[in-house]
Amino acid sequence: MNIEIKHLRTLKMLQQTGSLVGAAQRLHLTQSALSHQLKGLEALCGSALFLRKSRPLAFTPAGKRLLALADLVLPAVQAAGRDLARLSGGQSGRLFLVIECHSCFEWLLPAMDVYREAWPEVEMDLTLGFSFEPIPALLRGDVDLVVSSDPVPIPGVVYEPLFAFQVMLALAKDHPLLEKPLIVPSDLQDQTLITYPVERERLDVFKNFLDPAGINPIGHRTCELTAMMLQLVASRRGVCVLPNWALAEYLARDYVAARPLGPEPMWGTLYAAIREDERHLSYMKEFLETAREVSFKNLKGIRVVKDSGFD
Amino acid sequence: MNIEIKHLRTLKMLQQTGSLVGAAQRLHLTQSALSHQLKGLEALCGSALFLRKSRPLAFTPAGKRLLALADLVLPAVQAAGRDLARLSGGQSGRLFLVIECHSCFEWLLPAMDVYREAWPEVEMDLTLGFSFEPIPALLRGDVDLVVSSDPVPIPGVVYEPLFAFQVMLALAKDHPLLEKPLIVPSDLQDQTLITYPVERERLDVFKNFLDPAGINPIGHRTCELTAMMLQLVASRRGVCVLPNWALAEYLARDYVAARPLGPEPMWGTLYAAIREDERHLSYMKEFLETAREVSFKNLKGIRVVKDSGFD
DNA sequence: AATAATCATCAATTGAATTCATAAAATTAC
DNA sequence: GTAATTTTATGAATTCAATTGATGATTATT
Repeated sequence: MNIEIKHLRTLKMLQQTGSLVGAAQRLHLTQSALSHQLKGLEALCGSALFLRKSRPLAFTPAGKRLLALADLVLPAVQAAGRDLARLSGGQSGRLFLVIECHSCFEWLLPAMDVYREAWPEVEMDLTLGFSFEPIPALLRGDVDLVVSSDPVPIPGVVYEPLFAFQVMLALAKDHPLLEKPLIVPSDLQDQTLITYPVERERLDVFKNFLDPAGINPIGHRTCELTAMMLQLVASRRGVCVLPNWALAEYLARDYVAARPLGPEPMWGTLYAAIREDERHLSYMKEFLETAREVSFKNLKGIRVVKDSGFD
Repeated sequence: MNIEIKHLRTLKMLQQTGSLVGAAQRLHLTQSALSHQLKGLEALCGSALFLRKSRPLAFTPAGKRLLALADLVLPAVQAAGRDLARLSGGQSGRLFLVIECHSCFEWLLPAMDVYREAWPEVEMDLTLGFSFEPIPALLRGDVDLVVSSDPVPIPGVVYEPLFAFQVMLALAKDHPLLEKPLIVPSDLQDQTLITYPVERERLDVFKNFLDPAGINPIGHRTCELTAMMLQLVASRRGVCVLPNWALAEYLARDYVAARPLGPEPMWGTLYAAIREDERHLSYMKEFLETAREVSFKNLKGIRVVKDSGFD
């Protein structure tokens, strides 16, 4: 055997995640596979590459040497990959994006910036999906990608998973519900719920949390902007359900508090809905990859999603 | 699948050899394997990488892009490999070499130069094996590597193949034997044969060519230096048997002529005899690899040897 | 035109990488 | 300090991909 790029990817991911399990997840492999792979690599190199008995993992000099190699090689490989994708046609295209929740700006804008560097010829646009039905627009060809956490199976549309996040209830810092470690549906009975202004059927809180339990909050008001929502929450005008990552910066600033939704912790998945026939376009694949990568870099508390959504 | 270093090696070798078969040989793979591998790689890249219908192979822009990547990546990988080998012990050692034929200088000195760059801590020496028995000296530990084309199975000694060469008979430019396309044993009956000054039993000409046919040349004289040998040959004082690569520069200068030994073309193999227990030392493995690489680069008409010699 | 060489392709095989199940070790919580 | 949880290691079975061997097509060479 010989050193391969795969090994460098593993090492690098090991560095980024600080654990075998973490790296395995992000690489879509089992922990066992990585353990075997690293054992083999260490045999090949003739020495240990990292110390297991320390958290986060510490690399030996040999490990560091390989990481240095990875830092040189991996970007070069990626750049070559992009050049190849361009050379083989499909270099220019259109990527009109739609988001349905404002907090997506947080990861989407940086992702678009990174992407634009590598694919300058792709025409990009970003619109909010509040005023129209995004999926029909996608099928019509008005737009090319819809960010959604609600994958309704529709012929001609595939849902590519981006990442998974935990669903949290944002609460004022002195809110009585903070007593509870976990929020169950009945806790919202006597609360005012603040949501984005989309139809009730497309709001996960109702569809997956309240409705199954037959609970209806006493109040409901809508708000377009996440920042505005949280201002309302902070001033005790209501509570709202948001993904953990959208909340992260507000929690860090101690602006509001939050509790996970239960009974068992509730995970949502964000998908990119695209037309099936565009699934294999190189500029499309690259965008999805970039989006995932940038998200994992910028957001705390999100997870890899194993397999693709509904086809 | 993804691009791997293996692919880059293949591409690079393809460039160096100019053909699939050639690259396959040097990589110790079948032509079929390379064909499949390249087909897969092209599918991955989305476009052809080289044009088959031209000799030597011509690379497409995509192929050239990957070659550029290879030129960046492969040296970096090799350097990292050396650093790792050093880190995992065995960084310094001793490498006393013995050669039994002067012409080996041609490839051995450049190989040593390349090697010394990467392994400055390894103590090197080179002696001629005319005045002593090299293999016993190897077993005693007086020397560490003997270059030999005569692999006698001896416990504790392994023969690592370096390359294969064609055995030629050097002849004066107007020699009558030039009429024949191939030299058979009986042709030497009435010739004076010039050899290196080693025991008759260790000379391939006798052992593998003349003795089996029961032929004895009319004359026999020895000579230490290849250049001197060829001077004698040129002045019609005799003929001598040499590997094609040792002859190459003299043939190019039109100083002497040559014919292959037959009936079927005779190939010899050059081995590095080393002690079995040192076979896996990293500085030893690296030396063998360097020697092969430099030889293939500098010598014309040599071949890869599939498998290792006697253990 | 005939011969030799190179390359592509198929089916069969080999071999390596991955998974699954489980044990061992280490970390965290109590 | 013990229990519980998480992380890593390992062995055997499986899966998947790469390699081979045989053969046919194509392209150079004579």
